[in-house]
Amino acid sequence: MIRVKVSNMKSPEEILELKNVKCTSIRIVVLQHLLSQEKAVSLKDIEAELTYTDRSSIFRTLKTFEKNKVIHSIEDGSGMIKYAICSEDCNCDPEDLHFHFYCSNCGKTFCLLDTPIPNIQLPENFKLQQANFVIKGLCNHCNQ
Amino acid sequence: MIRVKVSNMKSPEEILELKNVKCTSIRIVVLQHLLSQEKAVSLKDIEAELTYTDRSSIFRTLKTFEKNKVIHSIEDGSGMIKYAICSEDCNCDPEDLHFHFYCSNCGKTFCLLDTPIPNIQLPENFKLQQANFVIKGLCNHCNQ
DNA sequence: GTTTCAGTGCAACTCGATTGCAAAGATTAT
DNA sequence: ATAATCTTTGCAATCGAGTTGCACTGAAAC
Repeated sequence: MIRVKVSNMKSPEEILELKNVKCTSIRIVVLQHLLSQEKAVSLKDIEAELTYTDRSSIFRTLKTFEKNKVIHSIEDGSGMIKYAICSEDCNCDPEDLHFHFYCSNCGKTFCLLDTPIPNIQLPENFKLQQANFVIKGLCNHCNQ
Repeated sequence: MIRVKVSNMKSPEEILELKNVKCTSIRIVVLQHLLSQEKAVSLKDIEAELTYTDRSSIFRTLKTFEKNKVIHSIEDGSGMIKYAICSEDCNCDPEDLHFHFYCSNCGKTFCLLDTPIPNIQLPENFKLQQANFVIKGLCNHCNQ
């Protein structure tokens, strides 16, 4: 079973305040949408849901969220950047990293919070800042 | 020290024959270029070097190489797909995977052939097909 | 020698990401 | 309260990597 962002039952408003992002209607709606997902979503996904607003507004909202560590972005190889809520104590530091799983059939991207990131031994004098680990395959739903 | 594709001292021609890709001048030149690099390169990089030929021709050459497992592609988060030579016995199977290191300063992408990929425990009924592990940070040259 | 087909070059197109600019809304100073 | 200022939002336009259509070329097959 996948442990999905069991995210703290906080409201969008509380999360935004906690992360020092000013509340606006679009931010609340976008965050609500992200919270309701059990997978990482793309700008296009959100745009399709929130038809009453604009792509660039959602884009800038996501950038703001990312800057303030409300969400993190994942490049899953689908060609589209996906976004998912950071867990409550996430600083987007290497220690907070987790694997992502991209289903090559349905195109969904899951956060694998229960699969630990191993310790990585880098070559001498290399400095780790961030990591992006994407596993591709079939999700439990598509692997029939 | 990074162990770079210590690539078998094979010539481009030999490699192409081995992988069942017909020799053409553009293929030899592109492969030569890839062999001479100690990092993964993008289409744009190659295009800049091989000014006497065309982007789409290089693009199709790379696709042919990838299909025939002469090279593998990496999404390092730079927004551009990078390409690197497969080692001699590479089938691009999960077992052949390795980490890639993307330097956020100079933009180079390295193959970390000496850093082993750990065993990954996926959630039940998830099937691994492929993986893309990119570590971002500073390379030995930029980490001063 | 002619036909056939893979490979190449050019130009055009696709599509996600991003930006410029002006209007709307919120905030601060007067 | 009103004006000045800053932030946010919506629209349209642009960017850039990737990709494709089409015609030409050159090699291989008949």
